[in-house]
Amino acid sequence: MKYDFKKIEKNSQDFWAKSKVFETKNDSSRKKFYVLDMFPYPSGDGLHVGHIKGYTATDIVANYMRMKGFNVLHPMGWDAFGLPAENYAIKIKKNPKEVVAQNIAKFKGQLQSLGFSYDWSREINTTDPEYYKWTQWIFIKLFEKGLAYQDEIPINFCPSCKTGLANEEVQSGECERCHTKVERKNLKQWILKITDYADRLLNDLEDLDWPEPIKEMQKNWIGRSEGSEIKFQISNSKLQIKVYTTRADTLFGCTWVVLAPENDLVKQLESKIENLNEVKEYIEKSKNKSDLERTELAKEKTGVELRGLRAVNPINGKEVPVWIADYVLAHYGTGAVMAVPAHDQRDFEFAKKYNLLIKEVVIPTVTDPIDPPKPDEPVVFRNAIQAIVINPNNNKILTLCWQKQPWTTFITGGIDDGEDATEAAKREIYEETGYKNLKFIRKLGGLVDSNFYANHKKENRKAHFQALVFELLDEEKDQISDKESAIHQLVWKTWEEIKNDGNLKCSEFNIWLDRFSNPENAFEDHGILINSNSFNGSDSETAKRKITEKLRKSGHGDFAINYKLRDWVFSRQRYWGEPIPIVHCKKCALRDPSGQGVVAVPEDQLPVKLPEIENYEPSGDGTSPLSRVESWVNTKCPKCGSEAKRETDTMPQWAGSCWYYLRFTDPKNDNKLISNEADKYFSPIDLYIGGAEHAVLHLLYARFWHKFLFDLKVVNFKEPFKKLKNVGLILAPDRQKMSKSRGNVISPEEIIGQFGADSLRMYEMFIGPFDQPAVWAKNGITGVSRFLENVCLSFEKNNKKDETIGTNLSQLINLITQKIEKSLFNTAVSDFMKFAKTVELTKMNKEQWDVFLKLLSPFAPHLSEKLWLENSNSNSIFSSLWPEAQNIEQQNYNLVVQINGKRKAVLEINKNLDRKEIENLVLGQKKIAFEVKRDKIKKIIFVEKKLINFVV
RNA sequence: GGGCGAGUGGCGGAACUGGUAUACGCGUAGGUCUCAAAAACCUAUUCUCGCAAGGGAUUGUGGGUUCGAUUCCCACCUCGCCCACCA
Repeated sequence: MKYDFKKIEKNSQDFWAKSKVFETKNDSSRKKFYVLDMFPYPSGDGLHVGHIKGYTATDIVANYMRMKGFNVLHPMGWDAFGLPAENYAIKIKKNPKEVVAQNIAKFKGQLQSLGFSYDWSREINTTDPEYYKWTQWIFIKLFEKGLAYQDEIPINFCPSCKTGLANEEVQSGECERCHTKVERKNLKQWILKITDYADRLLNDLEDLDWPEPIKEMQKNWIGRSEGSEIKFQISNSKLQIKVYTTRADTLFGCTWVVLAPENDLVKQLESKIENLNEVKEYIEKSKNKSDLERTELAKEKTGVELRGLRAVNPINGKEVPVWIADYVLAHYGTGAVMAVPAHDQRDFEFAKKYNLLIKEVVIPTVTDPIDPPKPDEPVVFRNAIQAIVINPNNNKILTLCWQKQPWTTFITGGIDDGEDATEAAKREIYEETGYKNLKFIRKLGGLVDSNFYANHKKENRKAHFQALVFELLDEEKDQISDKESAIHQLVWKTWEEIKNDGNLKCSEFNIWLDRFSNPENAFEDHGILINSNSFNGSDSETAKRKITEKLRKSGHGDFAINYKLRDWVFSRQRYWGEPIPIVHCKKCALRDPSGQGVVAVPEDQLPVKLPEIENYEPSGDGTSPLSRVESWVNTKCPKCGSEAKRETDTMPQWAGSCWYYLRFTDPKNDNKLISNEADKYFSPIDLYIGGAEHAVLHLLYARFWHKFLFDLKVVNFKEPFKKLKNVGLILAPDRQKMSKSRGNVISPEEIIGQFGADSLRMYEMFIGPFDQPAVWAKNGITGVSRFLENVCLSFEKNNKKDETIGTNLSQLINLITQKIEKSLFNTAVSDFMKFAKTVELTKMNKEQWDVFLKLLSPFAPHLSEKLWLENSNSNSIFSSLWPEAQNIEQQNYNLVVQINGKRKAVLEINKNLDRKEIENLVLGQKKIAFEVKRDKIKKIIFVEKKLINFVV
């Protein structure tokens, strides 16, 4: 008898189909468990071994929960609208409908060959009119609530797919599907107001049991930002420029304001702009740039000043110039920013290029860690300098090594009245060193606020230091006074040597070094304010609040919140999607111009079926292929009955997957999307498994629709997916993603033919930690295959009772149970292997085999079912109950003996011995006694039932 | 540039909450069986010194906390993923 997996698989699968063990009833008297895979897109290539990893995990959980007594909902369906099927259909000149039907048949066959326990009676398909009728229904509800609107805006357009894209579908400036660079195009689009849900989408993340990185990605994508909106009055005009900023504390440093080229204000101000031609030319140029071009060419910022215009900074009444520049995004905030070049890198670069004023208003603050200010001493303020004198011959820097104190410093001194910083520095250098010939190189950024206690004067000092860099031209110097030379010695050192100088007394050092190495950086951190009138001395956080409050009082600003999230561009100019159920009626438009003649198709006329047409290739001119189907486009207005035209754009691929998980709870309902009872019983999803690539696509869109349906009271829970787990990718043996074009795809058929479905399932789990990527190793599967064969053959040999098996089996029950609960499938498989290694399977009796097979059944269902039935059971193993472990206490345990934390021995200890007895026993061991003399023991660390450590 | 995560044998990886590092599997070597080979089974397998008994080193690198660190803290290096002019 050998392990004939082909026969076993067929028998088990036939048995399950006949006995219908995997069909789920809406039986609300039982505890439910809803475990779901992200349903696949049935492409022409079929499934590869990478897809199966997630499905195997959900199947293990489904089987396990079933045996735990839950009414498990574990369904499967097809997300079949969208580009891949359509493109493939165009290529092979067939209708997408036919192609999809073929692909689904292939996928379904593959899934069934793996013995997955899906309830196929609930199978759904997003391209089925009975399904998309409800997708359209949701759209109409969105429209009725004002959450679906039309607008002509510049959108991302993929020239290869010939359709508009949502923001989420653009990745680093490329189309998510085909990686073509996207273009900007002005198109009249249907847009969904997902931004209305931004705060709820963000806040409700908190309660979800999702992987932190996914939550983090959604948070970043939604991008909540707290700041202030500030109004700059335009001189000699009633108009104002509103800017959004998170750095109201830098308002005094604003030296110009910038509008996005698309900002409407530009048009309104045209009459005042002196260089209108230049401005128009610039606007025209930036219009044609894609977002990618705008950002990629970011190294060189461009802009044009609006000559003749000035804006008034509301905090100090100063007039500043107004610019337009395409580094300002029209769609974020107010489409205008205040430029603070001293404290914003982008503004800084812009100022350098166009020679604009840079005004410093925030400076970093440091406190001397060795001599911090003393609370009861007076504070004396000084403006001061530090001179960094470099010898260009060896790049060493002059430091002062103090005689009476263990200090190394730069040349330091106060600025006297009437002196500027450079003069003060030159004077100090001369006084302290005698060097006469120095070349001033540059100031090292702006000031630094420095706080310390001056021991020799018994006072606290608050100094604003300016660092200045000089080069020594020659060695010529005058003799300095004896008094001066007695204070310190001159020592030349490299930056590295100064950094590692243990006596360095310069809390500003890291700032100087950073500014020396990166001279072209604005100071963007928080700090304390200078040059800001009454706000001088406050810290950034406080200043943000106080400045905004002051503006609010004068009506020039207020606190504001912004989101990065943009509304969802929902139109696609392609054939293979749900038609948007809207009719455009000219007559209705005349009667009610505000409604623009946009009429929703009434519920009883749904679905608006996709017409079957010959030629469905995309046109690329921004219109959908449907617009060519006159017989379909021309219709009667459902409102007034006059001639009208259908909307020809279709919905994006994500529409169907936004609510499919709901339909599984009530898949055949003709009257409603789902019944309230079905939702109440099965929702929310207890475990959802899929790839991390949907973090800001499907998972965000679905949450949005779900919340909308919650508001409509169609669903009862505010979040659809209670617990989410990500499945790590399986890479081909060449460490690349598996894809047909790379020719590295490994198909399940290939593996099943050679090793069987159970081996494939177990290897998928054994390959590594579930959520991490793994590389498919051709030989890896032989280990699990040998294990299953061993199980099969051991069963055939006869049963004798072995007393030790009971304990081990009980341990195995605990291990497997915990590991399924925690998704540690890889070590669950190794636990089975370990068990088979320590226990002679042939010696297990009938009851022990029953238990063992139950544990194995979620992983290797075919073999387990077959042996279960052969072990004199008549019903499916999956209708049996999961085994409970009995606690069998061991008489002895292993104690680790360490000397100074190093393992020296492992002893078997009776559980009844107490600490003293154990110590004596251990020290009685020859080997230990040889190394540990009783009188030399400093300490004994004792960890109950685990370890004893002698410190000698 | 910002955020998140990860570095353990020849390879995939294991190690609970700070307590025997290298489980389990693959591969490799030797052996059993065989006329022979394959398969299967048995033994060995982190590195290093040693004939051996036994010793030493080791979880990316360097430091710290601790009786004891793969695990905690700090700095650095490398790789991966996501976002990227969001004011």
